[in-house]
Amino acid sequence: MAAQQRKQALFEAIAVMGKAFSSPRRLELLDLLAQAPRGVEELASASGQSTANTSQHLQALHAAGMLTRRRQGTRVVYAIGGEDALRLWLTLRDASLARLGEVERAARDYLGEGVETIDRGELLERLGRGDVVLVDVRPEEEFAAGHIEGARSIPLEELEQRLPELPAGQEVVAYCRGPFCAYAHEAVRRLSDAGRSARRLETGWPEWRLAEASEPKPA
Amino acid sequence: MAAQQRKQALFEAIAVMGKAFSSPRRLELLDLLAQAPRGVEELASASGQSTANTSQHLQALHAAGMLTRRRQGTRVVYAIGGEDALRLWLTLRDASLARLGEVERAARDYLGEGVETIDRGELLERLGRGDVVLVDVRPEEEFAAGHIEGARSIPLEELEQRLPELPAGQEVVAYCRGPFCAYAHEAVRRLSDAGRSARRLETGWPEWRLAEASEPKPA
DNA sequence: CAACTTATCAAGTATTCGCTTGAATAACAA
DNA sequence: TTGTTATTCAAGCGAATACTTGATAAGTTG
Repeated sequence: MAAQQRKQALFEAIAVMGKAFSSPRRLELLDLLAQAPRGVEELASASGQSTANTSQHLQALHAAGMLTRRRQGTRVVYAIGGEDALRLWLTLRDASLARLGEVERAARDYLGEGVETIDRGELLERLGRGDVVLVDVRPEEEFAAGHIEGARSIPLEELEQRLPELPAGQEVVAYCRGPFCAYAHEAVRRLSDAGRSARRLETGWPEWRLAEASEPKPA
Repeated sequence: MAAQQRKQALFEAIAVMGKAFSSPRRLELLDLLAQAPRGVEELASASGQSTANTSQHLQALHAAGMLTRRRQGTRVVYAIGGEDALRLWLTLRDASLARLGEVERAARDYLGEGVETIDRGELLERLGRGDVVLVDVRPEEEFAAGHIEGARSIPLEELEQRLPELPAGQEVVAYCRGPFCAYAHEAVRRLSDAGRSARRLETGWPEWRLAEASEPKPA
């Protein structure tokens, strides 16, 4: 029956997007691009793979509709395709954490011991009262590409030297790329070691951005 | 660096779930299971592939955390893993429709000409007023496994014979498995041909169920 | 237990995928 | 134009995947 073939063609078309998520390398690139647009070479070195291979994966993600691409002089800058593309990636990531024990195990292995967290609601409230310092510990370019309003940028590497910048009396909240990113975990550990009271925002910038988009703050 | 390896292990673990969505066959099975739990052989014949192959795909989906499995006598009944598994599939499907022209084209090819639709909000309102007949045109077992409250089951095949059951004065709303399912489209066409005023609910049972879960009706 | 149904496993094969290497292309600058 | 940088293309190879066929296992029924 021809209808059967058309139905299969439909599923094949959808699977093109599904394939985008079937490779760990591609997921890593997607995760990086969820923070900020980047060129091919930057992505290659950030993810530790060859340029050619990175380019191929980026093209696959682009063909799957997950990325946009624009030329900027001699560079080609890739960016995540849009809000729904970002949401899809985060949904997959969260679902895998919830349903696959192996993901949880791998996350614990990578992130080390858990540190105390604070959620979006409480952070907003504390920011309103002004009794908390919010620190973005991602690399500076990612901060520049977008960050939580009211945060200050202190990349993890500079944290120790720049400790004096943080007002002593206040609790520090650190955030980074997301729940699977090691920066904020590490930052909180170092702050605690330095005798500061610190917590980690339980999500990261992409999640915050999506939350803002779905419930714009009543200005 | 060991941290780099642990990070890769994390992405590999997530990609296990991603791989579930990389095969058209698996997506078709997932789509069927979004309607109702089923045994391997039913799924095999519904999707037109061999039993052994179906079993393998189901195991892959199960390993990816997307399905639950239980033995029932000599049969093994698979079901979708839970609400977030369902949401993930629908999110992927909708994102692919929004971002890949090929999906839209394939959908148009399969579904034929568009028919007039009605959305959830309007349907709820009309149901409240009682001036609309809601018809579930999926196979009876799927209706039995769950349906919109207030709907009556008239599988597409029986539609013509059972036309007299539908009160003549009222508009008919048909729904089926979802926006990519041909049943409701076809039902509306046949009803129109029979001189009835009919529309298609723009989504299907799984979407309705999720919408209900996220905003439970104020009883 | 034997016969039967349903599902899974195992082995084989064709295809696709992921990565590498080296060449080709595009944009720009001198 | 020529040289430089950033990216993509093309070919090749080993590994993984999808599907088939036939055997095996689990559960039920007579």
